[in-house]
Amino acid sequence: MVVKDQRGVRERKRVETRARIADSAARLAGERGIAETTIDDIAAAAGIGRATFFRYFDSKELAIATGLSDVGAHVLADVIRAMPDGLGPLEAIRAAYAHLGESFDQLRPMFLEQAQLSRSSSVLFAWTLHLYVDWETAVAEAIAPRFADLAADDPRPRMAGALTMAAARLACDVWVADGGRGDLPALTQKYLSSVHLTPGAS
Amino acid sequence: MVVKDQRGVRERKRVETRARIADSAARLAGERGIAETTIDDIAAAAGIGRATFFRYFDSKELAIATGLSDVGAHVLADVIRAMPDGLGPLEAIRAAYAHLGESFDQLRPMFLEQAQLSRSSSVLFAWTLHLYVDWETAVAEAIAPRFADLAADDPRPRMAGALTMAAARLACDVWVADGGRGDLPALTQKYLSSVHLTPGAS
DNA sequence: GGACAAGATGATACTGAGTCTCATATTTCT
DNA sequence: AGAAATATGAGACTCAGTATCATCTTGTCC
Repeated sequence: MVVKDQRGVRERKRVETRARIADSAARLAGERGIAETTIDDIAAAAGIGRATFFRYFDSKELAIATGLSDVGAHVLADVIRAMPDGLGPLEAIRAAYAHLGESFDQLRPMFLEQAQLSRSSSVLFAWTLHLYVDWETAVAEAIAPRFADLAADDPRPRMAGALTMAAARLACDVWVADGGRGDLPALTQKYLSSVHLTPGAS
Repeated sequence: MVVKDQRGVRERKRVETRARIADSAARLAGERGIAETTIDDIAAAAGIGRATFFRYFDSKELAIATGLSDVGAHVLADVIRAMPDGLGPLEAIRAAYAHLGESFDQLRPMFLEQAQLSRSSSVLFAWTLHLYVDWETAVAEAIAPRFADLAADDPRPRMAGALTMAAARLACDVWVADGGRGDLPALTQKYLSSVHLTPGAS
């Protein structure tokens, strides 16, 4: 063999397979619509059996939603982590959005398509909201170190994560309603700026 | 006939039927579990046919989630509206929670059961999150009049609604994880107090 | 008050999601 | 290499969700 990856072939294969399923699901749903995309189609496109699909995702919609949002989801948490140490929690989040906004114009068509698709069916939208909770947690963990005086059960990191995702969702709603013409990053900043954290809250 | 209600018999019947379906769904799901409750069961319990069920709810989980949360959902918006005019937006929300907290001890067992049930299945949790968005909107509309300088596209009411529901959800998570022993209203206040609105944000 | 339009309901049939079981194949450990 | 553990695929099965059509109830117009 060439290189023995971190922890066995199984782990790596699972990650790859999961990504391949999510990508196939999102691509097919984008091409022909959600209702017209069956799990058999997705499984075939991903080169796996139907039963195997359900070992990776609980539902069709979750697979699609994952495929739609893996682009730019946990990415956000990583970008937040990469911001300068001097920045406070919300400052880091705003800076991260500003940073992501720089490359937004190239991603605009894809972003719009994905945002429209995730809002086109209430089932899919429900699962998208479910994913947002995961990102909330990821954001909360990413910014936690930036709180100087952090108690174990401090509500601020989780609330900061929640309002980060709420700002993203609400801004996206407005942006999609406008046909995707406006400036999404700026809109998100606007929503985000309308709230801030209480300094010494316990 | 005795009294001719507002706008016809049809309207009233629809509202009643919808409530009866949601109640039956939540009750059966609570008694025997979500997976063990079929739509045929719910329809039979509500005294309607299977096809009629889908004329009122898009999915089984949505019916259950609606039945679980119609108690205390839009109620919140009404309570907020009933708060004294002098209070600002977040003050009104905090006061509303304080008011609701007074009768919490009687509702505690029911609340816990419903919170646990809605978290017991990821499908149901996803639909519950979907309902939260409706409440966000309801809360946003309820507090909008309390903003003195409100622009048409002001992000603050929606963000206030979002963080209100986020606080409720996150506090409830902690409360359920603790087995429902703690003081949920106080916990919610704590989460809510960790953020506030930026005064003059546009 | 009766006839007609509009909407609500129920029965039935059909597709596809999601679950389960078992036989087979692949990876890991010794 | 061989055994144990785990991943996969195939097939059968239940039930969610959709669509159609006939029947019944409500609202309206004369």
